[in-house]
Amino acid sequence: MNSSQSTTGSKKRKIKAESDTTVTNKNESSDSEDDIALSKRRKITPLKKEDVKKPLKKTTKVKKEEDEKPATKRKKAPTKVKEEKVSKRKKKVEEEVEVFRWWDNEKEDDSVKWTTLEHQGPYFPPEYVSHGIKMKYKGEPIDLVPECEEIANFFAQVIGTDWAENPTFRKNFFKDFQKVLKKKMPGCPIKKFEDCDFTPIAEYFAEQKEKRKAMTKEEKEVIKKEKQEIENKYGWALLDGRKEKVGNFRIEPPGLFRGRGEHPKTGTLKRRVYPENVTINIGENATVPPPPEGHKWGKIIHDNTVTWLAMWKENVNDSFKYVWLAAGSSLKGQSDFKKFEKARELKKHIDQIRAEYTLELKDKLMATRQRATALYFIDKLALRAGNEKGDDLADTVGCCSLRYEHVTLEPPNRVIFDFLGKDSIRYYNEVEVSKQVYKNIEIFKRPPKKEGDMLFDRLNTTILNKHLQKSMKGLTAKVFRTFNASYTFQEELKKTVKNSTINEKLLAYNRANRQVAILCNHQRSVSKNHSDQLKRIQDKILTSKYQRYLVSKEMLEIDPTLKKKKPEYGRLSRGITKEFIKNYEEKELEKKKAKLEKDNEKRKAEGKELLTLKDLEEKKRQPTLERLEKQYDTLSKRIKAQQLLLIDKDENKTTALGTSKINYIDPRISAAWCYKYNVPIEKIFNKSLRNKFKWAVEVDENFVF
DNA sequence: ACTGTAACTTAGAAACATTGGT
DNA sequence: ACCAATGTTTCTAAGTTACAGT
Repeated sequence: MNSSQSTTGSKKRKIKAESDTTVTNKNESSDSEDDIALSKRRKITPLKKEDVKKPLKKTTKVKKEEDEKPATKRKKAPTKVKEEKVSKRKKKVEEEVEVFRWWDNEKEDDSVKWTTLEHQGPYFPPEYVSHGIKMKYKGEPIDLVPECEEIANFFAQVIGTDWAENPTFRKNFFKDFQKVLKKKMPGCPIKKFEDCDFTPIAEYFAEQKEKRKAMTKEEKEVIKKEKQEIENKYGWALLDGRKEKVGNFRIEPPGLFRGRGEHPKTGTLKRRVYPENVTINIGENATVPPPPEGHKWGKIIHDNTVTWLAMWKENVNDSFKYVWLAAGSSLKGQSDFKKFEKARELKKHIDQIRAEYTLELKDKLMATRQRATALYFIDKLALRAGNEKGDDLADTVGCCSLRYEHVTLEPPNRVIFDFLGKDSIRYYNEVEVSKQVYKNIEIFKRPPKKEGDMLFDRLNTTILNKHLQKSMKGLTAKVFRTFNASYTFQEELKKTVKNSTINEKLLAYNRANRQVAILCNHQRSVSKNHSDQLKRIQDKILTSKYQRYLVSKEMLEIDPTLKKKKPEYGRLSRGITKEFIKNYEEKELEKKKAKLEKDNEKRKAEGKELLTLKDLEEKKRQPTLERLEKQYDTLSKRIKAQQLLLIDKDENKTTALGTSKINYIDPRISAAWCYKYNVPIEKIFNKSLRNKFKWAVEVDENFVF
């Protein structure tokens, strides 16, 4: 499924060798900016504990940010329907919205998450409506009852994608399809997947899609309005009397499970969820939302030690699904804040921890040695903890669950990691490690250990985390990822040049972001036309190279002795084929002709005589060596720039910056950077990130992670 | 220690919306 | 003005961790 993995995954990344085990105290270098005039500083309320003692006001009334849509969009409303809607929306925007400033007043104990809680329950997808389009079996149209037709639809929707070709997906789908057929349509002739033809349904869906695309503005408006109404109703909860946004209030619709990687259950039917399957969690005195007609809630509870509003059990993997508040809510914000504070606390202990595990790498107890080695990787490479998984899940690993075959040794001290991690994303990394670590891996891989065996057979995440708690309260393996990501980011940001332009600063910001994303191995699949884009740039590079070659040849014509000093002159680069040259010359000729025509038109108007290509050739003045050298130089520079762009583009195409920005990098680092370098926060945090991080943007420019 | 349950964060893909270059 | 590139939001899968029970 992850086609991107297998093909392009082998980018080599190197991390610095042993030198950085000698832990330098880079933490306290709080190079503050004393040289900024106070007037220039942004006035902000610093987030310091001493200042936190103003508990009088818990909430502040503020005007909600104006709707950021450009006004032009609104003016375009040609119909009455829209006019009306626009004015309504405006009114809503101008309403005063309460912002709960929980960060002014930290709570120590957060085991109780709320005292009152009201909400509308989850929103259920509409019941299935039959379309009556018949799939074919052995070429014959087949009548299906709605329950079966719906499942046939699920497969039809997948036709044309990789899923439809995936054998496991097909097998699991057909098994479940048959189960339902047998129950709902006894005696149904459908027996073999290969004889099924879902294309009539697929074609029907394609038509529907076209129709939807061709809808008029008015029709689209109506749909949008309906959607908005659902959001208005189900999208909000009242938590301790405050209006807070609900995240995923929609019950997941039925469909075929799309597991990632080689998931054994991919294609399995994910059944429709009914109110009877759902537990509602709500305040004791709150009105329980009415379940859809003719249904009852599975259970109603009033547990204020948890944050979910509704819960159900899903049938494919037997796991729970929850309805939670949105990322910008106070509950999520508070736990985010706690997460980063914990990571910052690790900073105080990290030297000690590193010293300890470095010692323990040589411990005579194998279990201790393994623990130390695993911790070394978690710390240095930001690997995930790596819980053991059942064989009804995709075979992926993290640090503790690494197996023999995932790690190879290359003398004298290189370790090569190659395994599938979370979401079956490939982790490939060549790392130089300390002699001791290298030796340890050698020992852990010693026969009779073989492929399929655990590398750390005396270790699991529970043992590791238990041990970590001894160094710091609440410390677990995942804190290292947060810590190292945020810390790396802060260090990388120091490369920002003070007096550069905003764009250059943003480039520095994104570079730092990318370093973190690379550290955490955050990848994204390469877009379909990515190779086209690269080819275009590569073509430009080749063109420049060929031009440079032509220039160098001219130089050699003037002074053949140059060849001795500059052997690269007159040498064609690899990749420049005869075809390429032919192509290039043709294009050049075209260009010349076009230009000539244009010039001649002008000349005609001015009454001058017309020119031919030959005339141009003769008119060209003889270049000097000096001039040619300059040209050669310019071209070389251009080639370099283009090659950089190529690398940049390629790396960005496979690296996803969002995940680290959202989950790993302490937003206060970003905010402080903005203030320090005078970059508007909107340039780095979009609307939803500003909302998610509203607790963080109030730091001052001297914030140090 | 081992297993299963529960609750939460983290993750990439896909759908959808906006922007900006020709 | 069009449409491809890019950015944002939604969706839900896949992790981590704590903890209860055995």
